[in-house]
Amino acid sequence: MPAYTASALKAELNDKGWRLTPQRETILHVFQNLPQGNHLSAEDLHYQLKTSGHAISLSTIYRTVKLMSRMGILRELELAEGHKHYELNTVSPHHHHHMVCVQCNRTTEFDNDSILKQCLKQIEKSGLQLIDCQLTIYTICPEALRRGYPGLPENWMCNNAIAQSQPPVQISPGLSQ
Amino acid sequence: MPAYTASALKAELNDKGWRLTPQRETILHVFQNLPQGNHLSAEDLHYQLKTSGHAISLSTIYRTVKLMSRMGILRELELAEGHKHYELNTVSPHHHHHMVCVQCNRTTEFDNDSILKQCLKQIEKSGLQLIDCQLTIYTICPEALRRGYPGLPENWMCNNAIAQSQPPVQISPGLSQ
DNA sequence: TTCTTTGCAAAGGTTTTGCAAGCTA
DNA sequence: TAGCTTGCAAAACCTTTGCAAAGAA
Repeated sequence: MPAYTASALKAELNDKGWRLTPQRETILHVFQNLPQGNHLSAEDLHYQLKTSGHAISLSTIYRTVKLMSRMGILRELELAEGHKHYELNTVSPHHHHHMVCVQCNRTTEFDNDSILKQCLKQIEKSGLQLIDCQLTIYTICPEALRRGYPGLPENWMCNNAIAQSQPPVQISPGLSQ
Repeated sequence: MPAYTASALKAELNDKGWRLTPQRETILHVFQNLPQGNHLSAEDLHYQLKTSGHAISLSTIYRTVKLMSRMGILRELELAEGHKHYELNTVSPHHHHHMVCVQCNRTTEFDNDSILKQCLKQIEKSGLQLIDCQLTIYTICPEALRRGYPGLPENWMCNNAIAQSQPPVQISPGLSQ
């Protein structure tokens, strides 16, 4: 059962003078049906929609995820891969943080309630309103360290990376030439 | 007094078969003399060096900040402005986190020791090594909320933003057309 | 002397934008 | 019907890369 319905989206959009379109509804659905722990880039979303017969133009996708992030419906993740990823911004019980290997960019989620508590404390102190908080832990796979990171050959890749749950993403281009 | 000297940098570089160049030393100096709380983009750094008569090419700057980040000397910040910012990666006593207004991107630093503690706990649980941890709190200036964010005109800007310590950065392009 | 590093210019990848047509409220 | 939204193509933006010359060890 979706936490956030299309009609709630419509109400919220109309409230601002905006409109619910089939594209916006479709995009919301994709995120609601995304397995816990996944997050999509604009390109991922574009591809996934295209292959499922619901093609939406890339520009609309960019406009929509940006809009939904600003509305607080999506969460914009910067996971050091050179592009943003998006996921539903569920406050609880699925609020979580990320751990990223700086060598292979592999990402793992973790939960930690006390971080959210610290954020709320911090926010309260400033009299502001919390939209989201993201803790990113940068780490390095033990194997990469042992092999002499950061002096590794440019396309070397941890194969015993920090999580098996995510497919490996491309290694960021090396420093050497 | 710099926490990290040029000769320490040289030693560490040479250890990997790399070299200390005037450009690398100059860039280290800029970061060491940066007032606490500031962080520079590659472009900022390029401009600052150029105007102070130490011009270094943009590509060298990109290569250097990336190298130094991987070495753990700099900290790479993703503050939702569409490009990365860098600052010295001092572990203590200046380890800190950031609070960003999603409307105007103005950024404030804050300290919170318990966050670092939670990271260490998390890392230990996974048997990995901590390189850095960054908590980013996304918030919204009260004024922007009052005015109807996220439905604000595209170049509206909080003027009573969350911090005075940072010059306002450009607002990210609006959603409307 | 060897091999890394630099600077330049060009390319690459992601994201944004102008505009005419389409569609929601 | 008014005006927001879409799709397309082009542009903008940040970052990376190939290559020859310069420079560190």
